[in-house]
Amino acid sequence: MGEVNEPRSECPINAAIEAFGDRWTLIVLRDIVFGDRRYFRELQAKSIEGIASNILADRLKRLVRSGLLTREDARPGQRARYSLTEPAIQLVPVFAQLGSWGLRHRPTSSALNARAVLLEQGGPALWQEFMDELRREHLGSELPARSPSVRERLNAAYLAANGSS
Amino acid sequence: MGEVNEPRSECPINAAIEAFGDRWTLIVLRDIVFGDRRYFRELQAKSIEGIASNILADRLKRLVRSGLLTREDARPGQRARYSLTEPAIQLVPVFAQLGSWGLRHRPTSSALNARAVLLEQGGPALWQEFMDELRREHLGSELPARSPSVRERLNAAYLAANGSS
DNA sequence: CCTTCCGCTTGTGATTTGCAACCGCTCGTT
DNA sequence: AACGAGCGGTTGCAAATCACAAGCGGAAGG
Repeated sequence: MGEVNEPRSECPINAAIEAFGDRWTLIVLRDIVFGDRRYFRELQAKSIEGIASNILADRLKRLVRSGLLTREDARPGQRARYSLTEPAIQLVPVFAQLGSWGLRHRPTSSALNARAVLLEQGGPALWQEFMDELRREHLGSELPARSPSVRERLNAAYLAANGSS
Repeated sequence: MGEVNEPRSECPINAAIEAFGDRWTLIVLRDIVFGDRRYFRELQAKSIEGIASNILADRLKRLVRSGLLTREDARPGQRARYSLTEPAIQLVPVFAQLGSWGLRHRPTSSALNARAVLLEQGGPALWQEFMDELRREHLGSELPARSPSVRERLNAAYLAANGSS
């Protein structure tokens, strides 16, 4: 529970691994970023990998403590909403590279691939646009919104691939 | 030991996490890619994070089984050399993004940062050059070599940052 | 009051980790 | 032939972590 562990090394790659290098943390963040899930039950019930509630609770706590998420508090029994912080939003390029790699080197479903393909084709420009979108939704930034949103486009790609299969 | 586990989902990001999403696998690959270590004892003794020999043995086995490394066999008692495969070489952009993120959002040492900074500044062009270099060293590809090598430059940046601190 | 939904917590056993010691093999030296 | 150093690991054990299922107290609606 209480791990104020000093890092194993001061290498930036190791720092990233210590922040989200386990089997669940990035999955949770992925669902918030791409799946637009912001509530506990939503994250648990819609999880395609089937995360257990205690693991989810633990990861959310750690992510809040490590500054990757904020929890907009609600009294017990109320819906508590989680929001991405700027460091978490800046994981978009990491997700894009992970998706590209998985796409190319592992067997994956064509429907779920569609998003990774689009994110790869869009390149850094699309990533930036998506990050601005996330800043608007999660940080309440006042940047002008574009239409259609990147997430709408990513979901459209997924649905198109899903429908045609 | 015997995990022929089917994947939790067919999502490309999840596939990447299942391949190297734990606290040690990427560390081992990082030391092979950037530290030019190719032998068991070398990987264990020079590890700044201090990996244990049983964990290292397990990860090397898994990486060979999953097609990210090859082991050039030697008779027992002989040095066995590990080489990167093409999928592992294509992790360079992933490492670059992880390094950039860790650099920006976690406390890290300026000396170890130097490599991540250079890799970031060089961008995709430098990543490609580095990947070609790795193909030459690990796959025996016949591409012409450039001088100085990317690794030499990365190490020079590290030493410069280390000397000045 | 009763049901439903909310974010979790609490067991329980199985798996994985970290640590240290040890092993069988080969090679170069004496 | 004997030795020591170096090679890639294995083994045993305790501690931490994980996965699965069930349950819990508060709040809101009927």
